[in-house]
Amino acid sequence: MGDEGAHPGAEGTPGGGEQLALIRETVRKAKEPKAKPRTWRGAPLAEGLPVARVLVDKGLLHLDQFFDYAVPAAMDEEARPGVRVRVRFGARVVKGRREGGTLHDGFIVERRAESDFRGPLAPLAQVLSTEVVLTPPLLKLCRQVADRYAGALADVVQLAVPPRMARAEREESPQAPSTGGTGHGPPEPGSWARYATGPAYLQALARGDTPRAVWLALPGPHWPGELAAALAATLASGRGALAVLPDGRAAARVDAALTELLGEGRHVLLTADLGPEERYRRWLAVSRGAVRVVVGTRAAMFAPVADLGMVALWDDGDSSHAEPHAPQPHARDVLLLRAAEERTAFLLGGLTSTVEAAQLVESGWALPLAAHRDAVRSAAPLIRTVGDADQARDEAARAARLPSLAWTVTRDALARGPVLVQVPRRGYVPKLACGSCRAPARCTACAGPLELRDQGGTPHCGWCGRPAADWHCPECGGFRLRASIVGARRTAEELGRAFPKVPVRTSGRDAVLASVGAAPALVIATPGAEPVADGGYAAALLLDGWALLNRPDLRAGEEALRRWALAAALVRPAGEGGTVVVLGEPTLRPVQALVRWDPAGHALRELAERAELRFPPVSRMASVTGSPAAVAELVDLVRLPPGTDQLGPVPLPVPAVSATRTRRHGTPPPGEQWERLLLRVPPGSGSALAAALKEAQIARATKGSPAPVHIRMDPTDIG
DNA sequence: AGCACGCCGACT
DNA sequence: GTCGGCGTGCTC
Repeated sequence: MGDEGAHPGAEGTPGGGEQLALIRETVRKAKEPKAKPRTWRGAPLAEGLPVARVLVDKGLLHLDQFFDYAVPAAMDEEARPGVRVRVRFGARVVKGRREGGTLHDGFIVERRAESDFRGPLAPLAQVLSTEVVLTPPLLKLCRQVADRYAGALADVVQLAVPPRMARAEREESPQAPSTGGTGHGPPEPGSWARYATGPAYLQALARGDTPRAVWLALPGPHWPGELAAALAATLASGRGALAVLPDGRAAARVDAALTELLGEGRHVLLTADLGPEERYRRWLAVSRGAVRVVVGTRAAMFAPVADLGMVALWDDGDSSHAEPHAPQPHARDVLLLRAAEERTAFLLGGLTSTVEAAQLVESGWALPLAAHRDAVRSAAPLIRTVGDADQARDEAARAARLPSLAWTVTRDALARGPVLVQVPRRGYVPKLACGSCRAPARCTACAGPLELRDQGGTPHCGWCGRPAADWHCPECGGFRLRASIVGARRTAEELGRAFPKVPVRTSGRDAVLASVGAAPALVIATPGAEPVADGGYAAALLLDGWALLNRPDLRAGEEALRRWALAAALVRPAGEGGTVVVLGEPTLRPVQALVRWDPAGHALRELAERAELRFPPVSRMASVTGSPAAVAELVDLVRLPPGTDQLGPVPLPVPAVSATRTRRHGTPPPGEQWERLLLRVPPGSGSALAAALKEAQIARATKGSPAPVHIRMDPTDIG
């Protein structure tokens, strides 16, 4: 039957047009008991439910709807809801005959007795596979995500259902060993006993309850085992469980811990580095219900776990939890939707807390799952700070740029084990500031940040590329520049020279080390790429302090604390001599929170501030970007919910013409001036805002407005 | 998005 | 009289 769609010549069958016209009628008569056998071009149509409602896999926003197709009798059996099909779409009817139209992939979402489309139905071209992949609950989840983000259903389905791999589909999925037998009861509390309500949380999971918690994990190596224990406890209750982690390394650690608890074959690891075929094989094992526990990275957030009992997310502040593809759903939101819709337990864990996590606790939706204060003291390293005043007094620092405290701590620690040095990302002194007042040095033409590419060279603008040879500070008149970020390479060089007998190892963007041994070594790493040290680091230097804090970002403080805590958590506890030196003003809120190891308090204060300023997540926001005319047109069309604030529009920075990197979604083409408008609604009106924006976007597209407008819910990069 | 139908200017 | 401009509207 596959040939049929491939040969338009077949349309010329005598009487074809007439019979085509019959389809509508026959379909309408589907329920009549004595209807003649329905046909399409002489071939019979399916008897019982001759209509298939299809999600066509092209995410054009204004086509965010289902289309009905006639089901040929030969496909009746296979054309079940949830299978992949191929349909002809976009054809035109000329003199009763269907012409043109291209083949598209899609999914059957429903079989029906009749269609409400007043017109002849085209037949399904092909059932691609009998595998049911878009199940009703998965479809419902995708619909909710699409609505929440003012996006198209087909876009979300593309994120949720991996591409088909025929070979993996042909194989049977090995059934996970059933519970019992080898004595897998509810797991022991183990290190969960360090948390006030830890054992109770685990028991609640094991007996089938749905507890919801925000878990502030203690620094140290135990969190993967604790997360695994929560998954195992849920499985012990006879339910499935899902954990989403920010990267493959973290997922692998939980995977290993889970294998230790459950043995082989009872859970799957779903990460991108498996390759498409193996990933699809494992996804199928989940979709078919053969395996019910999933540990994975971002895309696993949609994993169709049967009888889901718990969803868990680790380190929701990590930016990789935000899906980069339209409509850019965040794993935290997707899992929150699942927890509500599928009535599951919820566990949001991390070393620190985002404001969103704090809000879940503040609203009473989730309970805090925190350690006893003395457990925190015995797990955390000693934190010492080096502020500007210290550095100014410090003669050695001026010469070597490494403060003497950092130098002595490093020297002492290297006698006992490895030392971690956390340096800012990217190259060699990338950004510059005024040498006397420290105001960021900006380009006089476009206000972009000045950068130094080679040692001793002329600074250039990072946006427009213009050289700034005779720069002087507009704030204080100073004319000397200083590096505001010290690059990894330079720091590594200096430390290597300071401790010539110690091996220097680096871990960064292009070469990430998973772990290092217990022997003394200097480990230079960028944030997020810190290797785990066998037995813990003896010390850590956090050198990127004010580089992180100076960013004009709502989350700068939260993010700085998060990165510091990630590194500090790899250091031995204070009782074993573990010491962390952070370069940052001790009066700053995130620095204080690190010193006291009080991430919950930090998040609560940030949340209070956001509420006061009516910033997200207390209010919900959307950004609308595009050419001034396009933004204005959308604003004209949109019916905003009551209480909406319009902020802006403001002109967007023009991207560097020299930028050879691929242009990101939602950024203007080179040389075009775009605007961004922010829309802010009071708490509770977020979904109304999303719906209104989607409606306006559809109206615009239907009008055929060519200039694109990008809509983004909960934008993160709004400075 | 494609793609075809539709109603107004310069050519054989 | 015809070829063709891309404005408008539809796609099961």
